[in-house]
Amino acid sequence: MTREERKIDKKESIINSAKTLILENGYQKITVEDITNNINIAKGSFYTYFASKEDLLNGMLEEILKNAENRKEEILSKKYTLEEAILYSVESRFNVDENKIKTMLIILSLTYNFEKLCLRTRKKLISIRDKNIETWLEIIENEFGTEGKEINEEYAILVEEILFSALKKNLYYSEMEEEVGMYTKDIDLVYKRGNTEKIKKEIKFIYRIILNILKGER
Amino acid sequence: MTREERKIDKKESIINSAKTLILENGYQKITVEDITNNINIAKGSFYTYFASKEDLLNGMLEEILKNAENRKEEILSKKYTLEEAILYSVESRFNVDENKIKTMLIILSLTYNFEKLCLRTRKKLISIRDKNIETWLEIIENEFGTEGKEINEEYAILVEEILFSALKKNLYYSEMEEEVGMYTKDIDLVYKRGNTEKIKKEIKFIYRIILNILKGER
Amino acid sequence: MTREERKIDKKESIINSAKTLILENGYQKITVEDITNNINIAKGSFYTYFASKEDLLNGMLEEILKNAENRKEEILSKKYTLEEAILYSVESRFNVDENKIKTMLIILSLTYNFEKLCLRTRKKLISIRDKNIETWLEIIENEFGTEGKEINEEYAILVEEILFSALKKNLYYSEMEEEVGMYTKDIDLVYKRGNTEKIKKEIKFIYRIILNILKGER
Amino acid sequence: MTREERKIDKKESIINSAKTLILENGYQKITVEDITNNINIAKGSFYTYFASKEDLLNGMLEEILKNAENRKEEILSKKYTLEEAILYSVESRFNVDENKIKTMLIILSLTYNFEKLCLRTRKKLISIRDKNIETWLEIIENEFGTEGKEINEEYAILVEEILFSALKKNLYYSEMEEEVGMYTKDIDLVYKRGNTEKIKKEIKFIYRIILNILKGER
DNA sequence: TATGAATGAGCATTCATTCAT
DNA sequence: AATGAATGAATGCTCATTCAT
Repeated sequence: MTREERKIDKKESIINSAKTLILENGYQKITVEDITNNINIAKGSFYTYFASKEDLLNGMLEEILKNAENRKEEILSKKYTLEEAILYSVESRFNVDENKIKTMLIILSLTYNFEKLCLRTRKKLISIRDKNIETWLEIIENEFGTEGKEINEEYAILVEEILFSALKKNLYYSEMEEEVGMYTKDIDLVYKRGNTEKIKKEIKFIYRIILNILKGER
Repeated sequence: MTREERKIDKKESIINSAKTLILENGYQKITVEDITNNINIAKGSFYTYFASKEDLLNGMLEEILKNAENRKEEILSKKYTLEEAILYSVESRFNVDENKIKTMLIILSLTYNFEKLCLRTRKKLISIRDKNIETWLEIIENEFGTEGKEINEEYAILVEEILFSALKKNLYYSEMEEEVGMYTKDIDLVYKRGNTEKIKKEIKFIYRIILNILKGER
Repeated sequence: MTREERKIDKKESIINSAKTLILENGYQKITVEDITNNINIAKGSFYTYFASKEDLLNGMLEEILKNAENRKEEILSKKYTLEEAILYSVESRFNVDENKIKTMLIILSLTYNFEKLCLRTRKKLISIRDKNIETWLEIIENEFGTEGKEINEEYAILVEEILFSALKKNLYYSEMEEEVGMYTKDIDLVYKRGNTEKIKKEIKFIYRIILNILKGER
Repeated sequence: MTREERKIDKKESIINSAKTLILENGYQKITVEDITNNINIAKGSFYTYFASKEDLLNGMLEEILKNAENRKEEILSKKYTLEEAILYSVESRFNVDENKIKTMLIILSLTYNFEKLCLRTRKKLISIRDKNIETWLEIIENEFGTEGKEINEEYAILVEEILFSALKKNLYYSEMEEEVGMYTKDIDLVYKRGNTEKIKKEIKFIYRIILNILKGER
């Protein structure tokens, strides 16, 4: 392993430590010291790898953003009909694995601390959402053409919003009384929720809603 | 003015001071001292009126919650058809005045600091959103009957989510590069946006979308 | 009831309120507001009757001091032999009623906050202890004559210290794990402890010890 | 000096700073900032060494407790007769050096703020007293056997109480009018008092009293 | 006399970041 | 590169006392 590789490795391990802690306690509560203690390095070492605490978020979101880009390309590379594209998109968002769940919960935690974040981080966070919207935009343009850019974008945003809100409601919200409005910390629970009959129906429901909206008269 | 009236008055003035500062800087940044300095009273005096900083939020949200309740009753008291009810609801949410704008911006700021809030405040915040959802639920039940409670609720949530997201997008988001994802601090700007042709079209668009969703096959 | 009498009455009621609260929570924790709330008068009214919070203690201790003086005179007025005087003194201190218990617990609480008290209060507190020592001194002088003032005083202090410490140990200490070293808040418990066989033995034990000390060679 | 050694050193210096300030002003009045200012470090640095203000007390009392334990072992290791053991114990307690004086004055200050202390600190403080009582208990058991545990313990407590009270009276109380009931801040004065003829007599007096008590009929 | 609003000094603790070793 | 000690600004809350009404 070269020096450079080791550096990347360490960076990765710091990011993972932070992810774990955000999932457990929310971004609001974690400190640089928590992150370093968690992997038995010194507090000061953090700054060898990241310029600041917010820079860490950047690293984290960079990774997440790349995944979002990949997903976008993957969907668009297939020559789906509109129906197929919608169904596939909805399914792939509801079809969670450990990594997707963690990613989503981190984004949700950051969103619940949005005002605290610095510009750069906020931009990254918005980019990730935009990536999903762009995907919808292309799906829409594939079907209806690239005219009416603005109206198409509006539809794209609307659709993403509907899907995102359905995801939060059905998979991520905590049901504990003392965590009203918060997201669950139980990754396994999310996973289980993702594999129920209820979710299969929900997927169809959202699919129909979206299709209905996109195919409705304009 | 009796002592009691003056007390209520002062309480109101502290709330207003806090509102102003939240609108200017976001909840994240304001301190008790900021709030009291702003109206030239001593820091300690704050605690004559509120048990804690979060108690202030409670007072604020209490007021907002009551407004939401009133709006709900108002809408439901009229014997609207489905179409009328939707149109009226959408219009009344887009039809902003200074007070509505401030209220919304405060809610948005708090939502962007959700993890920081204590349980009680989070509950209040959720209640306000729930109040809007309940309104939609009754509109839906008026049209389709009270059977299928769960599915009706799902529609209600969906509709509120669509409307809320449209409101944020069209009225409240800042367009300044350095405020990506943030909401504007310019109340007047929101007011102006609310009175453009674009918004009138948007209202119709949202109206059609909602109607389409609710009237679509189930 | 004359104006003057009403004033004294109110003063008394404030003192009682304070006593109750000290017994419940310790002097450390009670505030002027607690005291006034407890008897439904305004915070400011407190200062109509007492110059300061510490002045209240003074009033309280004044009362207690008078009781101590009375007890002293009572004991000395009887023409007791040494043995009788010791026995009577010890018994009368162990023979608790509600008022004695409260008095003692208040003194103990104040002692546990001694550094916080102002000079005047500290002096009063010391005077009360001195009153007991003086009683012993006279008992001793009745038996052994007034020569050797200093040595007699030393004995008096010693005897009072022994008795006081026995009282604390046998009647007043809390036995709860989380109140190590603290005194109980349960007046009834003290009362019960005072009426056990164990205490009767303890009284004899202390009596013998004191007699032994005083009658031993000098 | 290694980093670790320097850390211990600094910790020690903070403790010393606190000790000095407690001796000068009493525990009641010192703040974390006082402690750090006194040795020219930043307020925040305090928390590098101690988790909280009370944790500092813990560190201090830990040290004192260890000394008490050592003294206990030392006394018991010698094969003293009862008379020798009592004499040695009394003498060693009256035989003060700077360190012993400081320790005692700190304990006395803390006792005068007992209600303010947290459970953990109170427990420590009680442990220190208990250590002395245990020493007496073993001395007593060495002479009279281990039967009658309870009565032996009662004697041990009594003896410690007598000795402790004599120490306070003869060495530690301030004689200044405005410090009634308080302990002196003048360490040198205590030292001087410890080396007077009066104290030698006092030691004999206390010795005789204790011997008398322990050897008296049971 | 009674009220209770107003005052403001006082304080423990947190934590991102720096920097000497 | 790694360490971890040092920094110091930042902040919510308490409470005895005053004073205008």
